[in-house]
Amino acid sequence: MSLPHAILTALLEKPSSGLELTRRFDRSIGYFWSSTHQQIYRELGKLEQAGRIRALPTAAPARGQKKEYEVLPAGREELAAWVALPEDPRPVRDPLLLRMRAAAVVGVNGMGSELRRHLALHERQLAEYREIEERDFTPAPEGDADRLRHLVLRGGIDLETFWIGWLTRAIGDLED
Amino acid sequence: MSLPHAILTALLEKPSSGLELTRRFDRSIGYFWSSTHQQIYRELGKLEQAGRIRALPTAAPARGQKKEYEVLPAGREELAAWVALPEDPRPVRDPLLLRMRAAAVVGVNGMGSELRRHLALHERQLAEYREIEERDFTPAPEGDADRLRHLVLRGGIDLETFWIGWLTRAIGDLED
DNA sequence: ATCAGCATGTAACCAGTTACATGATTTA
DNA sequence: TAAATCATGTAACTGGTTACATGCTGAT
Repeated sequence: MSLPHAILTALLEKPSSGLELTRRFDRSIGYFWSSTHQQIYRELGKLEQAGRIRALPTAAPARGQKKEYEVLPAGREELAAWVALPEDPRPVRDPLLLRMRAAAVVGVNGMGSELRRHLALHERQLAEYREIEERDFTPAPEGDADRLRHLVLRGGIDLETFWIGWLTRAIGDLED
Repeated sequence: MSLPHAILTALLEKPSSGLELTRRFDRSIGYFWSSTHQQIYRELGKLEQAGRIRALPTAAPARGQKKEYEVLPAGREELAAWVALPEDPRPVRDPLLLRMRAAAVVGVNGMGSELRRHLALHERQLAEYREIEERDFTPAPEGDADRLRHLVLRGGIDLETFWIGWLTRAIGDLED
């Protein structure tokens, strides 16, 4: 049940249309909760139905016409309640680690090049995060909100760093 | 499409019944691809239908009666083909990072205690991994298969270590 | 004979993915 | 006026979750 809350967060940061949201999910919020435009439109419909958001009155409600949404008080309350709710970390589900485990049984076919490919992808992602850090969080921010957003970004950076470290070690190990 | 391959891997390591598989998913394989018994039974049915596995002839096919499966050659080939297939890392989808981002907008309600709770959970998981490492991979294994399984476990250890590091920093930051 | 626990399943639902449809606006 | 692209959607499907149903086996 996280997508609606991701959308509420994004809309609180800035009222947007469905497509604008989609684009922002490809950049900032989406780094931690990815989604597609189909899912976003569906969820926007539900949120509007439930009285958590509303279409800005200026926008015409026709197909093909831009429709901007903003968060209503009920939506903000809902989001605040969700933030306070305890929720366990989800069990890991990682296809690459699983594949490696399978490779222990059926042989390490194309694993070497696959690991190098993943390494390159994670290095690219890390570089992107570092650019954002440089641009938005240097020097270190003062306000609470930006400090938190910086922490989230650090999470992304640390996660990519973990992958790069593990993949580098794995590639070395495989080559023996 | 990873669950069937997780099951094939587990069955190649050791032929099992549905419930035995479920238990092993709560321990080893499930650390990297979690699943429930309902899903496992459903998938076992499909795999049998598709001729990738078969019930051991000894077992009676009645409800409530234990039914053991083994992997057929077609299943092993399928698994080997899957291992060789390139597959991009999935986009991150992490509720805690998302919640932190939401907290930047609506305030850090119960986040402090929640972060400490997660920290404890990750520390417990790390301890469990270290026990397994001690028991199964000390001294460092010689065989290829066990070296790969050790690598996978290292993945788990490094991932938990990342979380512990990030959570510790986040808790410190919040307290200022 | 009953009950606890082992073991296998069914059904309904929900979230996410993939493929496709349609209208509006801009530009060549 | 045709094509590109912006923008909003529908439909069908798949994988995963939650809740429940049923049969067998061994202990008291």
